[in-house]
Amino acid sequence: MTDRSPAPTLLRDTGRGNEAAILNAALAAFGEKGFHGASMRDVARGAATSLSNLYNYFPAKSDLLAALLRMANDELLRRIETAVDGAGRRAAARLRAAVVAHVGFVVEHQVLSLVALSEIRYLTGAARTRVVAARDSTQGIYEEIVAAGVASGEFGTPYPDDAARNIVSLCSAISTWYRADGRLSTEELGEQHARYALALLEARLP
Amino acid sequence: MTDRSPAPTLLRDTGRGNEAAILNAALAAFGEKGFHGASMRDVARGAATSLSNLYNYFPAKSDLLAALLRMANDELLRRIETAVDGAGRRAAARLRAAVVAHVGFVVEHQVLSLVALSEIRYLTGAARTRVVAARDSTQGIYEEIVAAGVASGEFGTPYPDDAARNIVSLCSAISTWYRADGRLSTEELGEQHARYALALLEARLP
Amino acid sequence: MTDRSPAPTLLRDTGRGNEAAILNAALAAFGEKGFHGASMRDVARGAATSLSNLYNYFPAKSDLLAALLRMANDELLRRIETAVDGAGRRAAARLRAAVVAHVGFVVEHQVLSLVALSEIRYLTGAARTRVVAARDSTQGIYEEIVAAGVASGEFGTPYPDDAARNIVSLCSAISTWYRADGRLSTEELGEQHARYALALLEARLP
Amino acid sequence: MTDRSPAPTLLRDTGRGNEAAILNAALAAFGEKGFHGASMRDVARGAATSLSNLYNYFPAKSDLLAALLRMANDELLRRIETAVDGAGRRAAARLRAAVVAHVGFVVEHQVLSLVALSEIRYLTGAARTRVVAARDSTQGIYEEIVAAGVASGEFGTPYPDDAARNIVSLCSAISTWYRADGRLSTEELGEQHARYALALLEARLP
DNA sequence: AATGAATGAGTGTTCATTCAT
DNA sequence: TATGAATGAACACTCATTCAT
Repeated sequence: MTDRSPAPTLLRDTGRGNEAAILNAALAAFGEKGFHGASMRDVARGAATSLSNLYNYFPAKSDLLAALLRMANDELLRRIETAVDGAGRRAAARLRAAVVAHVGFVVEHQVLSLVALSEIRYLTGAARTRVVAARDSTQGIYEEIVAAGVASGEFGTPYPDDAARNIVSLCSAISTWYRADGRLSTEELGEQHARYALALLEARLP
Repeated sequence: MTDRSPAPTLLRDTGRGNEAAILNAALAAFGEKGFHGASMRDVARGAATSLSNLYNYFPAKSDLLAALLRMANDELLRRIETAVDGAGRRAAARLRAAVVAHVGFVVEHQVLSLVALSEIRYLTGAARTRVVAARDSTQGIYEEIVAAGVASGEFGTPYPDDAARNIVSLCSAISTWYRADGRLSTEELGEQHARYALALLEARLP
Repeated sequence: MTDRSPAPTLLRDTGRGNEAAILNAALAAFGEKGFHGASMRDVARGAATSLSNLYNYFPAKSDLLAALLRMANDELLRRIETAVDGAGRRAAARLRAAVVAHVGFVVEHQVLSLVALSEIRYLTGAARTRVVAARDSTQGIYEEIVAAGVASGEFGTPYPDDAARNIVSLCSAISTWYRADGRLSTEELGEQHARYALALLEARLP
Repeated sequence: MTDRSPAPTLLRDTGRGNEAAILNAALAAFGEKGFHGASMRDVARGAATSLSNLYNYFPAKSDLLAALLRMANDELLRRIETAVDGAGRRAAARLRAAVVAHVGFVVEHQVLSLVALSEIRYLTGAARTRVVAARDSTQGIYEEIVAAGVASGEFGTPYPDDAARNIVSLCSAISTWYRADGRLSTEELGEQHARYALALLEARLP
C-alpha cells in the first residue's frame, strides 16, 4: 500500500496556535525562494497571519530554518533507525532497509528534504551544531552497516570509508529531481536505490 | 603529479578591464553566502572596484550568476566531450574517461561547481534555458555511453535510464565536501568515482 | 470676507496615524520639485517619519501621487457639481457658479491644483484612468452648460465644442501664477474669470 | 498652403557635429519623461552617441534644458514680433497677427512648446533669468497691444492688466492637447484663438 | 570630437526586527 | 496571542558627471 498522502505529515498541528501553519509557510517559502530569497513577509502571508505575530513563535528568521531542519533530520534519523532495527543481522538487509526508509522520507517530504539539503549552510551556532550532529548520526548508521558488511565479506568495495557518504548523497539528491507524477512509485524508487547502494558497495550476491 | 593550483584557472583575464576580477569576486561571494545572501557590494569589495562600476560590466546581479554558470557548464561539457572523444570505443573506457574529467573539473573549480550546483535554481529566463541545456548535454553524454554499454552487454544495470543522473549526482556532490587537504589526490578521486560509476552500472569485468 | 487660511484644508487627519502628514509632505515635495525631482526621502523628512514607514501607508511613490490627484480631482468635481446644482436654470448663472467654485478651489488648494495640472502625466495604469475620468467629468459639466447656453441662445460662440476646455485651462492656469498677496481677492478673481468665461462664450447680455 | 512639415524645423544642423541630434534627443526625452524623469543616458541613446560625448557639447544636463528653452522662447518672440510689425496700426489686427503666429509656433513645435511650458521651473540661475526675460518680452507685446486697444476704445475689458497673461495661457495650453490629426487645421486654430482673444478683451466690432 | 571605464551620491524599495497596544 | 506602526540598515540599481585615452 503506497502512502501517497498529499499533505506533509510531519508538520502537524503542534497544539500551539499558528505554529504549524507558520512552519509550513516557512517551508514553502524557503523551498521556493531559498532561505535568503524568502522574506518574513512571505512567510507571514503564507501562514495567513501578521508579520509581527511570527515573532511570537520564532524570535528570528533563522529559528524558522533551525526548527525545520531539526525536525527533518531528527525524523529522518528516527525512521532509518527504526527500519534498521527491524531488519535482522545481515548487512545487506540492514542497508536495504535504511535506504528504503531514507528514500521514503525524501519522497514523502520532498521540499523539506530539499531545504535540509541546500539551506543547511545558512544555519549557524548551536542550531547548526545540533542539525549537523543529527545528519552525522544518520551517516554514521550507514557507516556502521558498511563496516560490518565489509568485515563479514558481504561488501567488497575498496573504498568503504566513502561509501556511506555517497549513498546518502544519492538518497538526498532525489529531493532535487523527484516528481510525484514520475515513472516510479516510492517503493520502486526505494528498491532501485537499494540496488544502487549495494552495487556501490560491490556486494557479493548471496 | 597532481595540479593543485589554488587559483581558479577558468576565469582568466578577458581583456576587458576588471571583468575577470569581478567574476572571481562574484564567484567567491556567491560561494560563501549564496546568490541571495551575497550583495553587489560584496562583489564590488571583492573586485576592488566601485559598486556602480559593476554595472558597466554586468547590467544586473543575475547576469553575474548567468555568466558564471554558463562558463562552468560550457567548460565542463567541453572537457568531458574531449575526454570521451579520446577514449576509444568501449563503453567502460569512455565512461571512465568522462568521470575522470568530470571529477577533475569539480576539484579544480570546486567553488564554481558548488555554485553551479546550488544556485542554478535562481537563474531565470533565457539564461536559465541556456545553462540547463548545457547541463542536459553533459548528462546526455553519460546517457549515450550507458545505452551503448547496455547494448553491448558491458553494463548489466536494470535501470539504465537513471544511471546517468546518479553518476552526475555523485560527481557534482564532490563540490559539497571536497577539501584540498583531503585523503585522496585528484587522480585517486577520479579513479574512485570511475569505479563507483561502473559499479552503479553493474559492469561486467572484462 | 475672503478665507485666506494658509493651511490646506483638504488633507485633514484621516484617522490613520501619519497618513495626512505624509500626504501633505508629498504635496509640498511634489509641488516644489516635481514628482520625479522629489524623493521619498524628501517626503519622509517633510512628514517627520522614517523613509521605510512611508511604505506602510503607500506601497509606491506613484501611489502618493495617485492619492493626491484623486483627492484633488474628486473634490474639485464635487465642489463644481454642488455650485452648479444651486445656481438655477440659466446657463450664464450656472457657468458663473461653476467658474467661481473652480477658482475658489484652485486658490484654496493652489499647490494641489498645480501638482494635479503638471504631474498628472506621470500617473499610469488604473490610477491614471480614474483621475482622467474625474477630470473629464469636470470638463463635461462645462460642456453641458455651454451646450445648453448655445441652444437657448444665451451664448453666441461659433466654437462651443472647444469652449469648455479653454475655460478649464484658464481656471487651472491660476495655480501657476497666483500669489496670496496679489491684487485681487478670491472673490474678485472668481468674478473676473466668470466674466472671461462668458466673454469666451460670446454671451449676450440679458 | 499649410506647412505641415513633420520634422521640427527649429533644431536644424548647427554645423557642430552632433549638436542638433543631441538637442533633438533631449527634447524628445524631456517631452516624454520630463526633465527629471529623463536621464542623460536617455539623451545619449536618442542621439546615437556615447554618454560621455554629450558633455563635449553641453557641460551639464541643465544646459540642455537651457538651450532648448532659450531657442524656443527666442524664436517664439521673434515670430510674434515679425507678425505684429507687419500687421498695421489697429490693435485688433495686431493682436490677431500675434495670436496666429503664436498658435503657429506652438503647433509647429508642439513638444518644444510643451517642454518650455512645463519644465521652465527647473531652470535656475542666469539661464532662467534669460528665458524668463524672453517670455516676459513675449507677454509684453501682448500687453502693449492690449493697452493700445483699450486706449483707442477698441477693447472694452475691465481687466486689461490680466488679459495678456490669459491669452498667452490659452495659446500655450494648445501644446498640452493638440494632435496633428485633430479637427482643425493650424490656420483654423489660429483663427479660433484670435477670436477667443478678442472676445476675452471684449473687443467692439468695427 | 569621441569613447569606455570609473565614481560617489542618490534612487525607490525591502529587509528583519521592535514596540505599543 | 495578535496587530499595525515604526525603524535603521541594507538592497539592487541609476544618477550626473569625470577622466584617461
